[in-house]
Formats: sequence, C-alpha cells, structure tokens
Amino acid sequence: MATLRDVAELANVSVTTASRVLNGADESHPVSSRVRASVVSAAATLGYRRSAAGRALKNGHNNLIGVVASDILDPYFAEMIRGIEIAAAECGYVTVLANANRDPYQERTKFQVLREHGASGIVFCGSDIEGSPGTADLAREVNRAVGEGTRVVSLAPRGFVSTQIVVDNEATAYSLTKHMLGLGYRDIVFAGGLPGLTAAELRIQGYQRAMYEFDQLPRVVGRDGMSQKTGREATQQLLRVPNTPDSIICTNDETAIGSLAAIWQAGLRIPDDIAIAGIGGTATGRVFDLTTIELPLAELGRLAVEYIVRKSDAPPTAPACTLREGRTTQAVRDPV
Amino acid sequence: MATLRDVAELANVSVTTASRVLNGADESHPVSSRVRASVVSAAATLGYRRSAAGRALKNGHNNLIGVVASDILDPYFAEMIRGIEIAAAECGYVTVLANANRDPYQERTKFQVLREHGASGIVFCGSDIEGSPGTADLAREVNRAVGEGTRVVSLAPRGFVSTQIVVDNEATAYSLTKHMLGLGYRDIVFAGGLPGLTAAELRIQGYQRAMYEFDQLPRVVGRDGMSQKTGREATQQLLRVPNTPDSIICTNDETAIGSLAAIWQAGLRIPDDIAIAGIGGTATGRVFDLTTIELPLAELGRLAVEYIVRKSDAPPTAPACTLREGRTTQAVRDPV
DNA sequence: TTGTACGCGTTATCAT
DNA sequence: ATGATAACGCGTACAA
Repeated sequence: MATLRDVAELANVSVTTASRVLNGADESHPVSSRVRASVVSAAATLGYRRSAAGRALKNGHNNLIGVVASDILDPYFAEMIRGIEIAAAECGYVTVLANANRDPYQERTKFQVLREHGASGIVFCGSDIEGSPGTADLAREVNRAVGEGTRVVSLAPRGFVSTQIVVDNEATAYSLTKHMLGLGYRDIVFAGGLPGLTAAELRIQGYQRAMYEFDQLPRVVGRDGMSQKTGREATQQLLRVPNTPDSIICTNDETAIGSLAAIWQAGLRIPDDIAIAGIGGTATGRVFDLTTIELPLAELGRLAVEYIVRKSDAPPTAPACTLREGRTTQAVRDPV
Repeated sequence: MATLRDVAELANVSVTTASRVLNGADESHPVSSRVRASVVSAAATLGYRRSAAGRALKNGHNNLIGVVASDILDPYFAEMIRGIEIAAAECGYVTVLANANRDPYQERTKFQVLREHGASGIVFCGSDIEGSPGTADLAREVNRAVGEGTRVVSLAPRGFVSTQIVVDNEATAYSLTKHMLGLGYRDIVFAGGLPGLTAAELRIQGYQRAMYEFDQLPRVVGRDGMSQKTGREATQQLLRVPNTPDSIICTNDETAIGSLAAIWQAGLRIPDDIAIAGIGGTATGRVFDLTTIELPLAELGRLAVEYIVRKSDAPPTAPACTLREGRTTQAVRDPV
C-alpha cells in the first residue's frame, strides 16, 4: 500500500501538504491549485488509500460501528443491520459485524473484540435471556465501555444499562390481540418464544393482558424458539389434536411464516379455517400478505447510527408501530 | 481505554514485558510467574484491551476480513456471510460488512473502504452484471489490491480476475431441469433472473440446454429480479393467462417462495396442480419442503476465510451440490 | 502557502 | 529474565 509519504515524495511536497490535499476539509489551510493537482495525480498513479490504522491511532477514534447480532439469518435482525449499514455508510462509517448465534458468551467476546478495534459505537441487535450465565460479565464490560465514551445502543430490551431504542413489545402484542378479538376471533393461541427472552416474554404478556380483558383463556405453545421451524412445528402440533384454535398470533413474522407452511401443507385454508398474524413487518411477511404489526426495523438501525455519530444528541425514541391488515385474517361473521 | 503503558506502570514493569505477558505466545521470552501475575492483575483492574489500531500499524496487517455483499437481506447471501463470520471468528478474525445493494458503484466504494481498513482479505458475495458501468473501475481496484497482497475471493461468478470459489450454476440448473423432466414434467417454465447477471444467466442456460435435449421449448419469465416478489408476480402473471405450465423452476429459493405464495393464494394445490423447484437450499426452502438444489453456501464462506487466513494454500474448489427432493414436486403418472 | 517534528499504541530488535 | 528504543502511517501544532 502506498503511504502518504510516497505520495508526497512523488509530488515533491511535504507529507503535511499531501495530507491537507487528500483529507483536508480544512479551509484554514489553502493549497495552491498547482500543488493540489500534482498531489492528486500522484495519489492516483500510486493508488493511494489512507490507512485507517494510522488515522485511528492519531485521532483516538475510528469510523467504525460495531454490531452484535443475535442471528444474521433472521430477517428481523438482518433488516436492522441493513438499516445500520446504510446509515453508517452515509456518515462515512463502516459496519463491523459480529454474529453472536444467540450465545451470551459469544456476545461478550465479540463485544470486546469490537472494542479492541476502536468502534465508536456498538449496537446490539437482539434481546437477552434473563439470568443466563455470562450476562453479568457482559454487563460489566458494557458499563466499562460506556464509562470510557463508547456509545452502546440496544435495539431490543436488555438487562444491562445502555441506551435503548426499543419498540414497546408488550403494547404491540396487546394491540394486535385486541385487533384479532375485534375481528371476532376468540380461541386465539400465541405461538413461539423462549423462556426468559425478554422481548418474547413481553409479547406474551401483552397477548395475555388482552385476552384476560376479554375474558378469554390465553394459551401459549411452541415456546422453544423464534424461527420458522418453531412456527411450523407448533402449528403441526396444534392441528394434530382436538381444540384447533380459530387463529394463531405468532411471536414474530418468521414464526408466522412457518405456521402458514404447516397450515397449507395440511390442506387447510387461510384465513377461513384458521387465521394467522405475526409481529415484525418483514419482506417475507409482505409476500404472503401476512397480517402483522409493522415495526420500523431499519429505522431503528438508522436511529442507532445517528445517536452514535452525532455524539451530543439525547437518545432518540423509537418511532411508532403500525398494524398492517393482510389476507391471513378477516372479519369473522359468526363468533362462536 | 487503558493502554499497554498504563498496565506496565501499574505493574511496575516495562511495556515490553507487559506486551510479552499479554500478547506473547512467544516461548523464546519467558517471564517469571511473579511478574506475569502482577501484569495480568494490573490489566484486569484497568480493563485493558489491546488496541487493534496500534497493532495494525506495527504489524502492517489487520485481522479483518471484509465482505462486500449484494444484499444482506437475501438468505442466499446471509448464509454465506454467516459462514464467513463463524470461520473468521474461529481464526481470530473480525468480519467487516459492506452491503452494496446490488450497485456496482457502491461495490467499488466499499471495496476501497475495506482496503483502507487494512482487511487481510475481501470476499464478494454476489455476482455482477456484465458490462454494467463501474465494472471496469472495480476490476482495476481489485487488480491493484491483489497485486499488493490482499486476497480477494468471489463466491459467485465475476468479471474481474480473482480467486473464485463458485458452484457450477449452469450444471445445477441443468441437472435440476433433467430431474424434473425425469419426473414427467414437460411444460417447465423458468422464472426469475436479471439480464446480464452472470450467475442467473448461467442457470437459464443450464435450463435451456436440458429442455432442448428433451425437445421441449424453454420459456423464461420474470427476468426482472431475484426476489420473492419477483417469483410471486411472475407466477401471478402465469396463472392469469392460458397455457399454465405444469411446473416452474425458479432461479433461486427466494423466487420459489414467492411462487409458492402466489399459487397458494390462487387456491391451487402443490404439486398436484403445479410443481415448483428452486435453487439454493436455504432455511425457508426447507420449511416449505421445497424441491431444490442444495448449495453449500455457508461452506463457501468458510472456504473463503480459510483461503485468506492460510495464505499459502492453493484456492479451494467448491464442494458439490446435491438435489433435495421436497414435496413441491412429485412423479407425474401421465405425462401429457 | 508550505514544511518540520512529535506522538498516538504496539511489537521487534538489540542490549543488559 | 527484563528493559530501552525505534518504527509503523497519520494529523496537527508550530515554525518559516
């Protein structure tokens, strides 16, 4: 890699001048257009690229934004990451991705590595599991980082203290359940989740609150995952026994997609035989015309980046969620 | 951030010693266990983390692997990225993600940024569009980088010269089409693609070759995308006019999922009324029991990382693809 | 308008 | 077994 010095030598100027030409948005140090041109041309012929390492060492900070994602394959998080990456690129920042595979230990390790690389801010995409081992360790690390000026943002509820830009999970599930009840559904089952996973638990609570208000008995199944597979298996289970519900609210769109797959494969019709709703608003949900709560996932990512880059601002609040009525639910004429 | 010097001072040793204790896998420089302990304890109390910037500056290289992805939301690429990230983490490397949004200009810009950050290697996830503007620019940049020792790997066919770890797209589509013909399907339509997108064009060619060999007329629709939306819209179009085919081969699993959505929503049965097959082997495909060619996507990512990290090896070759017979196709008793 | 010189955190080399 | 020092590439305060 050609260095600034190489460029300066080829252009017959000092490194200072070369630096000013190539990086200086600095108006206080004008450079003659002749010198400027020769530096630019030298840089071009040498294929000069500034060294992020040297720059970071000098400035004490890096244009890096770290991401600790629970699962990059889940469109829910992928959408957030995409929002982060786009906003970061617009601000001249680079996104460093670390996939934690839903493992608290990996989260801690990767958080540390991101810090070693001098990330200006670190964003957590994904909730945590209450009381899981390693949680305390992670909390300590996060505290230290925040104390040293690193901006830490969580885009899902988290046990450690950090800036949170989080949708109201309880309220989304509550309002979605109310909506389903309003359509006339009564025997509504909630599918998906993980014991202790905060975001999931909050959604279950919202669902339960709405059901109790309506004097209906809540029923939660498939509390062993947040994936399409979870939705599929939980639904197959439901269809195998009596008491098939009239509708299923899924913990997220992924689970709902799995549920759709199971129902279609069983030869039933949606929404006539059984209705499905999800939470998320991901692209696959739209393709299936899924009734869901649209969460501003990419927007959350963008807000996180803005909070990190414009260091003075107060933490932003998450924008509102909106219900999207698809074709996997309908008004029920004859509530049982 | 506490520096090595801080640690050394607290432990009353020189920075050299501190460095040796904290980073030295160096057996040739033993350290007394007493000193070692005091350094370790000092580092712990200060929360010392080594600086990647300083280290990169000194070593001249970074433990970074850059990824230029066409679309992180596409599970096809997300799976590759996941493979990269896991393998990289195992080798002590960090993954830097750049999403190019299928734009050649963004690819070039982000490639350069990745180089600025001293990435040891850069992986391209996604094919390119032949003759698109910016392609030549990118090729020049890549050449320069390779000449300077950066390892560049493409996990899809690419116009520029680089190490390629690529599945045989023509062959996969050919063998899948042969399989469908063998099942008894005759009026097989191919859906999806983008004009000039090399990987997509190769799949179309493989499909056409198989059809011609069987004296069947190939028919390609929806050549305006690679997404679920593409598959859905192309299929809706097909169902709207006469000459409904007996089966659809989709350019990838995503397109196939969209196709499934359209067919189910139209009230038709799969595979009885119409059969669907995809290419990819992604998780969503499995949930829908999609007949597909399983490509070793995560494995490609892993191979790319190994090639980058173990700098001496010859470029690895892509592992084989395997047909997975799902429930979206079946043997046809009565070929028309 | 342009140049000189220093220091950021780390490690390799050489010295003790 | 431990320490002093130089150098990596960059940006900037200061000098000219």
